[in-house]
Amino acid sequence: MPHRDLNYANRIRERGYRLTPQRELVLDAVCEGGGHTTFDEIYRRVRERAPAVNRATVYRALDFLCQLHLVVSAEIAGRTVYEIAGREPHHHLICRSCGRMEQINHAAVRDLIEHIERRYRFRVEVNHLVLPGLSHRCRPAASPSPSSEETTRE
Amino acid sequence: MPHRDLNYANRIRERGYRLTPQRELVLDAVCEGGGHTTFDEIYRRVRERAPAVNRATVYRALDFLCQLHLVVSAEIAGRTVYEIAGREPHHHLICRSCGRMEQINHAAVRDLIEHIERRYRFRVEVNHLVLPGLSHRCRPAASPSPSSEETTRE
DNA sequence: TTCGCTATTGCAACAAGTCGCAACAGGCAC
DNA sequence: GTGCCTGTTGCGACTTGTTGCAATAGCGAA
Repeated sequence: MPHRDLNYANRIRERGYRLTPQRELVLDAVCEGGGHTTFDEIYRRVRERAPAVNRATVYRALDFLCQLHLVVSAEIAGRTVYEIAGREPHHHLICRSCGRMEQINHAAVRDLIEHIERRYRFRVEVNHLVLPGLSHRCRPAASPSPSSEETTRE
Repeated sequence: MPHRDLNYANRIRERGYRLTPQRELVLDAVCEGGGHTTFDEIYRRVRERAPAVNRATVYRALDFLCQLHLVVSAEIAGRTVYEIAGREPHHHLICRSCGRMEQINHAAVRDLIEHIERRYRFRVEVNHLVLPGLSHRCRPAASPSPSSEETTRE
């Protein structure tokens, strides 16, 4: 349970918020997911241990944990996924044809971010960028020309 | 009506799809929006002219037009917005504090995309990237340190 | 340990978006 | 112009996510 290291209880309490069993359960569930955990998965895990916990509560707990940066979220293929924060920011490439996901490290994106920060005086806050496209495996099959719509939906 | 130039009728028919009044209305509505048009706005415009058109139909038409790259969509502040395709790809910075949106041109992002394409052999397909963060105006006010959660939600 | 303030929860209603299916209609063949 | 095939629509039900509010329960103070 890597989040035990995060000293999350103090991080919650020292801001005047409350540590509740529901929030702990949600944090545990996100953690057990090991990364890119969907709401359904989190909700299922929470309900296994506490069937009375409400859907809205889980949504609110996730929101809350994201605000405290204990959890980070990302949009992948139109669905929000969650994972425990604290790692180096990382990003993903998602192939719209085969759906395969490849992780890219932050260094690749850092240049862009630094460029934008200098040029536009805007601090970019992305720790989980998701870029859609076509992997090299799918490129010959899934229409290399720009008129390549009918394949899988992105 | 810039989309009249797009020869959209042929682009639809030559793929074996059908040109319907509903699809034309949706295309018109997106076009009149002039960029970053929300579903509500599009639906409203369509209904003004054809009150019988169903919500689901508008969703499906937008989906369809996006697949054909006649329309592009983007996620802005959790809402999907639409605009007529065909312009130079452009991107946005959105301030999580004041909500202000700044357009950045494609050149700023091109380096990143080219780097990723070379290194990961992955063709990135983004024509509308949205990067959240903090504008320079809001930086002093909205907590420069990393422990800056309680401000506006992103 | 008990009390009280108020953050948090559960509930139910709502809003937004999706899906299956029967009916309809675009457009090709004749 | 007519008929047919099948892509598309409208409808209603469903799923997913959000919100307001009364009841509950953390947790600091005494």
